Amino acid sequence: MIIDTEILLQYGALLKNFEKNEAIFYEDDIAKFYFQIAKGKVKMCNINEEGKQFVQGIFSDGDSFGEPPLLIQEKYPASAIALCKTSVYKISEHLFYKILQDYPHYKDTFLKILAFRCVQKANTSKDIINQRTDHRILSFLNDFKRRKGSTTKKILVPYTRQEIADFTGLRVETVIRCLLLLHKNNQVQILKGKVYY
Amino acid sequence: MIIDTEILLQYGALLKNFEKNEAIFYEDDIAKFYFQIAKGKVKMCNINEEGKQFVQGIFSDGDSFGEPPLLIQEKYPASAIALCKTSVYKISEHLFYKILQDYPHYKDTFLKILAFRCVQKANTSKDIINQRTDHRILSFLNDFKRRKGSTTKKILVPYTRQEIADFTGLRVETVIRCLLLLHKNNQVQILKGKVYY
DNA sequence: CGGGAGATTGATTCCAGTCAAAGGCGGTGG
DNA sequence: CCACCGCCTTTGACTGGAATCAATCTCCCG
Repeated sequence: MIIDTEILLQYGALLKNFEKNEAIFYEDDIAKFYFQIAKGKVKMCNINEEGKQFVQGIFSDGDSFGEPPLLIQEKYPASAIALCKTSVYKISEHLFYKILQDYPHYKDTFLKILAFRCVQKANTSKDIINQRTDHRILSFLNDFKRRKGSTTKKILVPYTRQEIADFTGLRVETVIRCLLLLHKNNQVQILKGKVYY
Repeated sequence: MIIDTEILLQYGALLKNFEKNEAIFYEDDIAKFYFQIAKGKVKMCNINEEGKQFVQGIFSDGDSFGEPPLLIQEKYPASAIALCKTSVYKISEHLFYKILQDYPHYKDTFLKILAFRCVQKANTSKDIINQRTDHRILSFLNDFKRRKGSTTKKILVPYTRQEIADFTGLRVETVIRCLLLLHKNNQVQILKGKVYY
């Protein structure tokens, strides 16, 4: 949890509920609120004219999202969509700044969060541009595994091929063919269609 | 200028000089210092096995760079290379934190800087993944123009085709052919090989 | 004038995207 | 228990566009 729930409520945050696939905000909206997930999952993603999707990130219980545009009065670079029933604390820009002022240690927290996002995004760009297809998928898998903390054993990857495609900016068929190669190459396991890494 | 020069020196910053093309740090180095440019230009870039380069960003007089990994004790996601003779203030992590502590308003500054970088990088990823080649180049040109502030008239783009290629993750020949199309299409001007946008 | 870096052009290759058609798998309801 | 349906996965054939390779060409500068 980034900002303490008590504090958020005390400063007037509202708890809003979203259904699966409901949008919390859209790309190009002007950022006016601070959001923090009480419970659920949210993806930030772009969808272009041809309907192709690119997932910038996934956020879960306790995470905040969409702060960067808020801090610089900018438009959202991506839309936020609930991945399941999700409840979110929402508080206006003005009150968010008031919290930062009254509890300055949160500034340190956000510095770290933003720093982490920058590094992560720099790595993503690098992987997407410079590497071959299999590298893209492998670095996605590595990211996932790192988030899980497990580094030793092969673990089940709980994503559909389509989802992996959305994360890596590739197409389903490409992901399938590439995973098959990686499997033959012993870099991933595939059992009954489930991917283990 | 991000942090006042007086303060940097007072806390023991050193002024280091770098020649054109000299590296200030390398990808995967652990971040141990805060850097701020006194005078010059620095690019942050990745170079992969095949020698293909990707430029993550360019920094000039007064800018700081490489802070995100410093703030979270991480490895640099890219190398920093001087683009010309450049002098840089360098100060250790520990002293940098001391400055932040003693002058907390700099935390606000860095929050904004990091937020800006996040938004910028999110937009870059989006453009690279979702858009066609000409969009990539156009959004690079737009970025450049926005940095310059000029929005009205066509201005000279001071980059070689190779540099544009490095920024957009494309190949020289692709950039050349695409610029030609954009020219025919009246989206850019080309005079004596110089690009105006 | 000569040399070199950058720009350009054409021919070819390669690989991800696209399209279309099956193939499995799980869940539901009769 | 089986039939059916919908979602995901898989496969094959084809396409298109960027990368690659290999020559020039141009312009600038000493």
